[in-house]
Amino acid sequence: MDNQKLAQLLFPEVTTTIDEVEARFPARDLPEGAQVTRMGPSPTGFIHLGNLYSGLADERIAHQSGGIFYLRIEDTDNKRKVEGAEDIIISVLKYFGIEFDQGAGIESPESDAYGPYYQRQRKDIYHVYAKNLVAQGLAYPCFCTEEEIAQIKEKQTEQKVITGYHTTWTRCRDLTLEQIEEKIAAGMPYTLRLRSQGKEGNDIIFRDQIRGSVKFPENIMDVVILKKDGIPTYHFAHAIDDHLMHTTMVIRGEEWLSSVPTHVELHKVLGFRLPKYAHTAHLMKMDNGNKRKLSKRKDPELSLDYYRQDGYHPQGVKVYLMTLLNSNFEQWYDKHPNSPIEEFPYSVKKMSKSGALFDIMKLNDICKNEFSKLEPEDVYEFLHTWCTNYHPDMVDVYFADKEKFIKILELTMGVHQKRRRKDFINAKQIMESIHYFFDATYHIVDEQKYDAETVEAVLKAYLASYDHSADANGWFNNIKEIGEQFGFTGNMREYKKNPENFKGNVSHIAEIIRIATVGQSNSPDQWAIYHIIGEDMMRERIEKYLAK
RNA sequence: GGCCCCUUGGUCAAGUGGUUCAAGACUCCGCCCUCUCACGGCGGCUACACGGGUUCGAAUCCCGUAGGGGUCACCA
Repeated sequence: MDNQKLAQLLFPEVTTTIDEVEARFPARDLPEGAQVTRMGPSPTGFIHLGNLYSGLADERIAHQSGGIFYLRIEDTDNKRKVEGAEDIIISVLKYFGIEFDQGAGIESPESDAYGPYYQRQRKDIYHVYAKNLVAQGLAYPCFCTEEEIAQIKEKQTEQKVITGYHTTWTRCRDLTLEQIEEKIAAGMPYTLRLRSQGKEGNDIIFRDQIRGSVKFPENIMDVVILKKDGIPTYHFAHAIDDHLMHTTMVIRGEEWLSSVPTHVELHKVLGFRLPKYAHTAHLMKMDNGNKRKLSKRKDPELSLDYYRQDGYHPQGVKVYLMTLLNSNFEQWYDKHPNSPIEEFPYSVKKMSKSGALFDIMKLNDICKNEFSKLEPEDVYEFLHTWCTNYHPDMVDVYFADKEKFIKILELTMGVHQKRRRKDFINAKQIMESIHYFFDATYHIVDEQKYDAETVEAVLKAYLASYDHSADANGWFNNIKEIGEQFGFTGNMREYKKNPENFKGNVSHIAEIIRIATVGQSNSPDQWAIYHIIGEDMMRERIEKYLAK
């Protein structure tokens, strides 16, 4: 077989040489040890927690080493294509504080140097290498139909041999030039397959950055490298792109681990140096007592939009992901609570090998801490933006009076206390928790624990004796006095010793009033609340409460 | 089913042969502080999957077993 002739037959339009292509993508001018990483999503526009998780790892490794982090759109499967997906990806990642240096949709002077960053636009590049492989007898056209492939698999399953298009099971591997010419002339579609040089029984040792050395059987599959439309498969595109774009470390999910042998052979056959690989563990979820990989379909919480919608602060999500990503991050962060994440010495070796269960409680806890570090002004801006995007109809209700809102935040965040309160999780929850500051959202949550008669008498006494000009102490003393009138003691120590001697204590009086004014049995300091909502609103709520 | 990965408390995890009869964080429970809540403080429950080795000594090394996960496409 004349391989040169076959190559010419298959790729008549390719006139560029490999040397010419290589010359277009010179080595990057980076300091010693700098890592080049990339994110290569398919353009479905759906970006999930797992993407952020590995994206964060990519970003840290690149930037910590003074390298480059770029975005490449892997659109070799046109069935998945969604318009404008790269904008979504870029904006979502940006929301979480992860920014690309170069790549698809990124404007930078050097950004185009290694492009195009859409694989479909690199078809001619892949064809140069494909032609070259054919010319060396390392690839061949395959005319098998899906049915034929299925038949082969069926027989292999029956005979209990390794399934797939390999060794003696191949049908098109040894076609003559004449046969190929004939089929092409007849208009038969074909894929291009690798002529695997692997031998059954041989092993390869592969060193993963996270998992250490892994032993695999050598690849023997004649994998498809170009689909019948001439677009490369992931494997082929990966080898060529990461070579030309000079990626130094490929960080990807562990579902790719088993295709490492294929990639090893592809790199070998193409004469490329293998990049470093880091296969990350999946984020898992508990489902019916079993751990399982978070799935796009079943788990809405996988979508990053989900967190944006609920108004999770990006910093909280990022910190949580970092604790999962690097086992020693949490302790470092404890010691340096106010240092930027970027200062943490990130290490690939510290990445977990086993899949972590996604823990919303832990996320929430971290978010509470993050919010407690912010200033009311920052929280105000954050909430305002969130509300504008997700609840535009509520913007006027909440943000008409900025001064009032800041006061609410100061109180609910406890900025004037010795220690901050920590009960803000996300924007949605914050807004719900401050409902009672606004008539439009105020509603009764808790029931009174005392009988209607007592409640009424206490509230009336409260209204009669309330003095808006009193300070916090004065207010509380008044509550105590009211309590004494009805047999509720102000002496907590006495009460604890002999609760049966009293109808209740002052905290019960406070609770009765609290429920009538804010609708629930817990809240920050009542006096402070009344000085935000004003005497009129407070009195009005009690009146209405009594009327019921 | 073949191949590969993983396995310390409910969860995330420290730990790489001996000051660990196993850190820390989250959750849960109790107590303290306290007008409620939150914060904070103190304390508690709960773990090296199992079985064999190697060794003076193993969570740490080896071999099996079990369980979980991934992958076996002209999808990435």
